[in-house]
Amino acid sequence: MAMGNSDTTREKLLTAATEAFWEQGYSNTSLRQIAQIAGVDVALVSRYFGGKLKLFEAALTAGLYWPELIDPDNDPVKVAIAKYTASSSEDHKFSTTRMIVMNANDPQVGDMVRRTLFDTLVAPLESRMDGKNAAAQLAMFFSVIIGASVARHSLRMPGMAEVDADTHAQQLRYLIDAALKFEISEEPKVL
Amino acid sequence: MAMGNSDTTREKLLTAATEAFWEQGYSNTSLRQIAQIAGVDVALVSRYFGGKLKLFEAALTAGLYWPELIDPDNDPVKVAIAKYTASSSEDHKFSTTRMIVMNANDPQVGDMVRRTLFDTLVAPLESRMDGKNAAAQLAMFFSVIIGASVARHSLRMPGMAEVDADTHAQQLRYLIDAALKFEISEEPKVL
DNA sequence: CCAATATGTCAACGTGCGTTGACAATCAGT
DNA sequence: ACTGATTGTCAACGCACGTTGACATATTGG
Repeated sequence: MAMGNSDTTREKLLTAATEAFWEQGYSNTSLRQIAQIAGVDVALVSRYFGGKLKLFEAALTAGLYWPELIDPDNDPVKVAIAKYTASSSEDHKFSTTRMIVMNANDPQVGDMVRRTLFDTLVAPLESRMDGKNAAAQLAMFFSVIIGASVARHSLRMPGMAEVDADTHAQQLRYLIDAALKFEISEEPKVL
Repeated sequence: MAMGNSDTTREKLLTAATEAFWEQGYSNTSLRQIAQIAGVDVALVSRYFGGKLKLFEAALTAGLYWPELIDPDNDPVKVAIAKYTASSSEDHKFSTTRMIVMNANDPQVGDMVRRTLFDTLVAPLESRMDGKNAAAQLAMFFSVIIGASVARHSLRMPGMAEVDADTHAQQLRYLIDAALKFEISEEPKVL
């Protein structure tokens, strides 16, 4: 029975949307462009997803779903590192950090991106780390990953952009090691 | 003699443009909004600056001009650190890193932002650092500053967003210290 | 086979955008 | 005071966007 929607068209739209949103951000991507990539009429976005916002939400939750992080057999931090270095090796395309940074400041989807990031990545990781500085270490870990991604891919800074993937991985692991060893000092203020 | 343009209107527009562009990015800021903040007609943007792109360029070069960095009496890295921590203490407003990250991925102004950042900040700093890892250390320094800014302000990550300015400065200096001590290993690969 | 439903096509809508040009008001120099 | 340049106001332009509804086509179930 022909029920509801066509999975293949939905899928084509979702793939095209993910690609476009990841590379250009929410505001700079038009539905007409997504439809053209998917080889489909613009109006079908509204039919299958209910609007641009819902389409973005679908692409976001699909792209941020990393079940390996919740698998109790894996070390979550190691998985996160592997995930990031693997995706960064294909340079610009489908870099999660790039997408997060681009859209976290968008007035229309910023809150959604922050909430989804927290629910699907930060919270699962945090619950499996220990020590009283776990939250700070995790934040600094993300901070390093994000900063390196922006510096290498978005800003193309000399010293980080032109080096090969192995060298960059070395820089990244050095900073990640430092971040995960951070201990807050008890008496920071010198009055 | 009434010559050329009105400096006060130009100034009002430039101030309003900087504020809006810094907080919302190039694409998400409309000239009508800027004109409203400045209390001025929209059409005057084209008259005084020649269009939206030129207005952004003016705001960009004005905002990124940090003469202390070139002053030979100052330690450039220390100045950069002080600059950043000072601006980040007023939270979101006028945070340079935030503005760079938001606009570096914009298809219309990304190249301009990258080039201006390099010419006015990266190149002057790089020329005054030494050691064979200077470029990498500088890139990692920027990477840390940017990552911390995004994690704290844009993503509001627990462990970094809710802490007070002193604690955050401590986290930042810890990572900056690590970045500036980075040395590449000669034989990274283990075949 | 036929009706119902799913799927795709197309044109139009309202909106907001950056930009332009005509026109009014203001001011400086002689 | 008159003249010319400067500064501000206003309406309109063409354009791209997201969204909608009417209509045509294809597919499925009884």
